[in-house]
Amino acid sequence: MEVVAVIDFETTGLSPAQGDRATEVAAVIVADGEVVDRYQSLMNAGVRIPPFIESLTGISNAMIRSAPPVAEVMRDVSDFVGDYPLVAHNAAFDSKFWDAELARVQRTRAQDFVCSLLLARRILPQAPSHRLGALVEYANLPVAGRYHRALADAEMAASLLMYLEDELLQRHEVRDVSVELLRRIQRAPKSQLAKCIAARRA
DNA sequence: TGCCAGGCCCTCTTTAGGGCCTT
Repeated sequence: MEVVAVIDFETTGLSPAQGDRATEVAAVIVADGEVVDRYQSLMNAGVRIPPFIESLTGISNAMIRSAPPVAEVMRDVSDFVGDYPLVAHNAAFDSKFWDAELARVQRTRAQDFVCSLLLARRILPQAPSHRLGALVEYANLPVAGRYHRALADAEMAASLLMYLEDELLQRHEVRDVSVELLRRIQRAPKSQLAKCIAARRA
């Protein structure tokens, strides 16, 4: 598979359209089946973190107050990932915040997202749940740290992506997993999935 | 004051509803 950047945001809520902002971002670069580089930073967007989110993530208002400004962090992380394809677990969520926070620093995203949640639903339909933590447990992947912290979640999403790649190579005998194939799989209706995978068999 | 997301996907579907995921 090509080099990709797996990202994860912690935020004050679920929707930038409702005023929610990013509080932490992490990105890990995956190349040749391993994580080869990492970026992580808290960020101060000048907003208050609700108590529920403080206890969910462990990221407190005090931690954010001393964090670098959100604009500086977004420029840094955007430079860090460059134009590598982006991957996130439930990319619909992270892409919204990525786009919204980049727009505030007059930048736009150049690349598409791959979604490890959509991929897992198709490649591991038998998993009891497709939450990131449940998939880590199901696939016996290493727990990289505290759930709902950006770097730990990005590392575990990267492990999951590599596991899904391996499932395609080993169990489905796909000859070569490309980002383009992952995009096809995540878009494929259930009725087309087998055909989509079979077309890439060795 | 009260309310507050949205895309995907299944099904007892498509003139809809509700669960799953993300924080």
